[in-house]
Amino acid sequence: MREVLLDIYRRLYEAYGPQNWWPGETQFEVIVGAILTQQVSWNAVERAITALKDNGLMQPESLARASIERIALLIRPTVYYNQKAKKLKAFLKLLERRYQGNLKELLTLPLPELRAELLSVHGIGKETADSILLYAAGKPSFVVDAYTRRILARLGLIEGSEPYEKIRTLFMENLPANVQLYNEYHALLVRHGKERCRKRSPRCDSCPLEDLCQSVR
DNA sequence: GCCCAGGGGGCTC
DNA sequence: GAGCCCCATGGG
Repeated sequence: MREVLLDIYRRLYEAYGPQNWWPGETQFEVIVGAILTQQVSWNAVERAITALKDNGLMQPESLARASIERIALLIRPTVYYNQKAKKLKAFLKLLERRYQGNLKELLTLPLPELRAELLSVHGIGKETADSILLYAAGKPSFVVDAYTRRILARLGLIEGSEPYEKIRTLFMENLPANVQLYNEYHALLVRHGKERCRKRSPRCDSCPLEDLCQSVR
């Protein structure tokens, strides 16, 4: 399995090059983006992030003072805007109550402690927690998303419906705990998924993983 | 008009 | 755990 996972990584890297993730200027912006991108295209998230910035709300202090209604209005392109406004507030509440608003203090916790702390927040599930761990805190926590499942399933490496933790463990037990590798690997899977391995319209012509794929259409 | 996009919570069994 | 529903915009 180790060699297969590394082979996939090399092929994707060769095909697409470095992805320079996560798109975001600050750690806080990465966290906000991780919550807003749940089940939504990144294009919509970008508009919401721009709106928050234009209104001076891309800092924990100012966002904590804004009303849920105002936040919801600004992040409307991200679909579940009322839910996500609450989720942002839930994270800010944790930050304020347990870390006095000190984001650095939270993000420098050891990986297992930080993951548990993030998972305790309403609206932060496993994928969002791992995205924050990897891309905001710089810790080697592999991120599993819908593209990861679909691509690995089409390669015949997994069934597809396995629990999140099982797939995360598959990567983490077979790859070195390297932040840059995890960063690039997940970003490449998303790039490949968006561009070549979508749900309805897989473009299998000259796909970098073509000869590994079990479900060529 | 339909499908789907870088999920998560809450509920039932 | 597995299997449902809910959330509720915008682009292809």
